Amino acid sequence: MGNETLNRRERLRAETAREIRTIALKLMGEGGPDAISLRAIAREMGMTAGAIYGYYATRDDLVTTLIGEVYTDLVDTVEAARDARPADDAAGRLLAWAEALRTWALANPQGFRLIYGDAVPGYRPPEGGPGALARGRACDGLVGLIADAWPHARAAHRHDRHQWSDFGEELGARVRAEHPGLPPAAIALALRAWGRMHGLLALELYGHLSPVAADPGALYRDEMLDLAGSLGLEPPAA
Amino acid sequence: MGNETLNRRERLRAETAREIRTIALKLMGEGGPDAISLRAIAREMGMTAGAIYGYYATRDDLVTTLIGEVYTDLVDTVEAARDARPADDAAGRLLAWAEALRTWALANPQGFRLIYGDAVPGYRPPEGGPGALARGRACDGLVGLIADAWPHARAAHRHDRHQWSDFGEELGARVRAEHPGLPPAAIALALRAWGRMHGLLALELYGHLSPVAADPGALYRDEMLDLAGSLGLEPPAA
DNA sequence: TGCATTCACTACACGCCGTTCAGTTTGTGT
DNA sequence: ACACAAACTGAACGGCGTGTAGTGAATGCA
Repeated sequence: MGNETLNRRERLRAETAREIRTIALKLMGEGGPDAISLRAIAREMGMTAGAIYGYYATRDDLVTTLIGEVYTDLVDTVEAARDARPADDAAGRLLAWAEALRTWALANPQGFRLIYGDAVPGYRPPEGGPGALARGRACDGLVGLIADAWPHARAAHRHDRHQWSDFGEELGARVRAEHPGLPPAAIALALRAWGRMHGLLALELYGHLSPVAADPGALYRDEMLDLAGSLGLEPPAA
Repeated sequence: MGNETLNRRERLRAETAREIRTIALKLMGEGGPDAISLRAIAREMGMTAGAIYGYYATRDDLVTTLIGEVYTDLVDTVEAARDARPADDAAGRLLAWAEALRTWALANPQGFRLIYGDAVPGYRPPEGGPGALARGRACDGLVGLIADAWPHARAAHRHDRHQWSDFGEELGARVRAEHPGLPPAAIALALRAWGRMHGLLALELYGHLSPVAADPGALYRDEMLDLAGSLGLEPPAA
């Protein structure tokens, strides 16, 4: 029973921590990453700002945790969209991933800013933690998409010049395990594909595209079709 | 003489305004956009924070002005790099622009964040102002690069499906004046090229690439060569 | 059951921030 | 010399992150 009551305290504690995160995400959704203030969260919870320090050592710690959660949600979403396409439809899987990424970003612009902008001034994605994990999954997913296209793409891209040491150790290890025979050049291609998705999206979400382009979505779609084409993937009829 | 003394006051005023901007840029270079605080600027100038309100109505106003200045500096730089190449070397001019963009961004990471991140929470590039002007020049430059490549690129890109109304009115007008005969599809291509430059750069500067790529510069260079190739431009011997 | 400990939380303080405003200084124009 | 306008100060307001001392209740042990 002592165990049970101890669990009870721990349960309450975990619940409070979750409430903090939930309210923080709500505030972020309403006012952007800067609206995540300990005082505002505490106000919303009927608490004092200092009380939060019992759950997170610092505001940045809280934000780091949130980044991990939001990033994980994003990756879950794009992976699900990819997996809704048959495994042999490499083009469809790539385009689904890309389209889901944009859809998610437009639905959660503040989340996108939280992940890819600097929520914390001078913030750098820490080595470990859930953020790094989600980024790893994102990279894995992109490499997977490229791996599926590699039979078609390998001819068009020279795969000398790249070595495993050019890339993150963990990522390289995972890729070698998951895709035996895939050369390191495929990782380079995957990261470049990431850049192509990220570029137009970041420009759009930060308001740099709206003054010059009426339909950023069409631009993005064109770009992704071009990307698929450059990978040797001919999109199916749809 | 009345005129001269009046000029003198105005000169002092302009000088103070410039000092404010200079110190603000210095602080930004040291501590990022968030380090631009009126109090810190005033402290550095031996003034009171309130005094700055005689020069800029609000902190955001000051930051907006700075964005314009920094953006203009960036565009000056990339234009100069482009124009250092002969007019008939379309590939070289494109690559020089892209390389200068990255070099500038790495030398002024905080400036890049100021322009393309959100310095002001929820900040949106205003319609008028020097920021819009610099962005216009950037777009013009990109369209110019595409225009030079258009004879080689037009075959590979379908140029139906895009209309002038898909793009900003001012941009469209300028393009039609500057490049008669160029179809609106070229603007789409230019904006997509912008995205390809911006994507890898933003990922790198916000620290998302460093955990997975040892040499983001090589990645960027590959990407730009691929871009040039997709435009039908074969880079010269170099 | 009684008591000591632990935990969550409050209250307050410190120093930072943007912004406003009444008052003071300073330099100009007549 | 005087009046005036501009430049600037100093203090204040509210908000922020962050510590710290204290309080009260729940917990674990005798």
